Amino acid sequence: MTTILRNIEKHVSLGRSETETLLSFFQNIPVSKKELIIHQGRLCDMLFFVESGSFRAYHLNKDGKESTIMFAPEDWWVTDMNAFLNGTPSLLSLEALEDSKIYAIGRKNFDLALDKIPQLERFFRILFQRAYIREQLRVLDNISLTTEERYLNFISKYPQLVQKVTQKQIASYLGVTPEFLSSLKKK
Amino acid sequence: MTTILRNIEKHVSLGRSETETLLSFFQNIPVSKKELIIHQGRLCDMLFFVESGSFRAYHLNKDGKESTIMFAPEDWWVTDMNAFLNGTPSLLSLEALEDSKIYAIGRKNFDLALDKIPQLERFFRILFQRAYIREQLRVLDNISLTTEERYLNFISKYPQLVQKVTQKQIASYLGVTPEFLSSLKKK
DNA sequence: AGTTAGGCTTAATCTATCTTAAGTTTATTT
DNA sequence: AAATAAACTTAAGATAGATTAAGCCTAACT
Repeated sequence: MTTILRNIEKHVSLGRSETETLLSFFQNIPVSKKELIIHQGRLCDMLFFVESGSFRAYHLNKDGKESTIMFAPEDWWVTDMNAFLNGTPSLLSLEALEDSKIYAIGRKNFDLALDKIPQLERFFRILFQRAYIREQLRVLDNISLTTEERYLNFISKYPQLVQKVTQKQIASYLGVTPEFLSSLKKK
Repeated sequence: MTTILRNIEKHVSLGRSETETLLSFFQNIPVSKKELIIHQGRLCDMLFFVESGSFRAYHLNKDGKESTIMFAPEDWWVTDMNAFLNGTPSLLSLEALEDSKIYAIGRKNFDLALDKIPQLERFFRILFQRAYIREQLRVLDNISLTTEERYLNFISKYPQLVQKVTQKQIASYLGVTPEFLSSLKKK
């Protein structure tokens, strides 16, 4: 069974014909390391599922400062949800951290799939509910913890990721400079 | 029509019998200013809809430092979603900023309602999708903007709220001390 | 294999923000 | 209306974090 079906069937079950319908909406795409699948400033009408590999979403501000918004490991759904939903230019770029494989579905097919396969409403309801909780906990982290606490949280929460990403990227996820993170680690 | 139905029908439409079923799951509760409807550390198995008035959700850390996680104005859905969904102790307290009226639904009835009224899956899918986007944009704000920029964003984004809340509460929403916010404003 | 770019470290200096504490104003309670 | 508590302001001194710049190390490119 494909990884994407296994992911969906964690929360809802689909019949055979629904399965086929669903898969017909997705394209399977290989992505090589450092390739961007979302470009900041452009429109983004694709939702992605990471079959293998991993990604990093970041934002560049006017001064060229880079902020990492999220990491997307294997078995993860990812896009610039704001751009995807509202049709506004993307605030993020999404870059492959390694050679990866993704499934992609366009906005129109996404809406179609939700109409044709009612269980998907529940699936994505649960997915977004959890995503919301995760982001809200991160906001709480950001405003209530010290940088040191947040760094320790990060490495204990995402030990696999720590192998794949640079310290500069972790710093930009925490919202501090790489120099400062480096000096924190010395302690 | 009740405010709660008007809110739901922004995104999905319900039949007469579904409407009745749905409303039977909710209790309408008056809440007086400063009353807590969620207590940090206790379980939270209720989801609320703010019919009138407004609320503030905050977290107290071990040192007694208070962090404001969110404000919930009229026509807003609110709870400690993490506690509600996972059955863990609440990380937040939810306090009425003024005399208010809410609709409340328990976790069991929430699940029942989703089973009996399939349109609700879509409704909450959209609700959580937007909530996720909102929180993600706030994370981006937190890690990429200066405090001054975030303060200006806040007052331009929530001008009505600025009337109802203290500066101390805005400071704790931004993650800075009230003294620092005060000195920022002088400029 | 040699070269180059980028990542990591360290340290000095500068700026943002916190802490403490006092004084003042505004809101709440009696 | 008086009394009390809480919010807001101001300022001095302390700490967290940014900036700049140099040197070193590792990974990517030819």
